[in-house]
Amino acid sequence: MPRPATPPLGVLLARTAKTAGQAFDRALAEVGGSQPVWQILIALKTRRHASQRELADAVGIQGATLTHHLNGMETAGLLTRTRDPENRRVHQVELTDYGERTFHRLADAAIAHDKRMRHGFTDDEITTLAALLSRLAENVTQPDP
Amino acid sequence: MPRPATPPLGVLLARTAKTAGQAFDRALAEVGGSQPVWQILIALKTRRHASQRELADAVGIQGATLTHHLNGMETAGLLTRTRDPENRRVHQVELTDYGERTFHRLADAAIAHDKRMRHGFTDDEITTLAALLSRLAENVTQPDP
DNA sequence: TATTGTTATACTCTATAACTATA
DNA sequence: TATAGTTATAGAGTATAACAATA
Repeated sequence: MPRPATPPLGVLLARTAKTAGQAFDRALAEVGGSQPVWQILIALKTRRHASQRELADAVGIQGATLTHHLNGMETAGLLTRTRDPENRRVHQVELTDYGERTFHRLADAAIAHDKRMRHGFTDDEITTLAALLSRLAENVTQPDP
Repeated sequence: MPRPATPPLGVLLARTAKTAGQAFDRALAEVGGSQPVWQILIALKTRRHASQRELADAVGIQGATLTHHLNGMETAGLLTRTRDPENRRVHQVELTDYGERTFHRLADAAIAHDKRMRHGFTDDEITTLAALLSRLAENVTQPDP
């Protein structure tokens, strides 16, 4: 008898992520945000980064890609970039008040989005899902053995 | 006592999906594929679609976006488009032999990728994860109540 | 008029390579 | 020379709007 088609996890994950990602995009767009901007804001609020390179790593993008987003965010008035007097090669990125307010606005949208996604899930299920996703990410991140 | 910070599921999912998606991209690229092409091939192999519109829906993209990919796939020799004699507005999309072979090549890569992702997971865990992801996607797909 | 699909155009995210400025 | 960051350029994926063909 044919084995019940093991659901291709990659396909399922890709599909779920796409659906959820698009919904998240819409949620953020409604309050004037986007996923990269949100990720960068989180990284900036979470902890101080020694350099933009480090910030780019935290967000998971290349330096040039980060520059691209920082340009947009600076133009939008979310942040300022100033050279570090100690080492003028390094640029210090700082959120403006407007950047702070934007962070909170996006955070509210993200929380609402999360709440919607969690609907009908128990705390245990959330914990399980989070743990499984983390392990899955590790499997894919680790250099092949 | 402070509740242990509930991990923002959206962020975790987005991050995992990005990581896994990029890894999947690389795996498919190594054999000359991409995620949209792979999704379209799956949709074509899985069942007959009445129209490109239906095919686009199955893949989760707009009609014009599908046309864009079909153009590339036709140029690459993966498929042919011919008008349905019954209703000449409708285009019949059919895989060529090369398209079939490409499907199998990408399938092998996708299976290998899946195997890698599943590493260390029990069957039960996979089942659980798949079920949770499905429910999560539903929450996000359903029009707000 | 309605439906199916294509073309034209543009936007976002991403990347690599070459460059500038500092050290 | 090496490091931090930017600029220039390009490519992939997606979308909307206008259009052509067919019914």
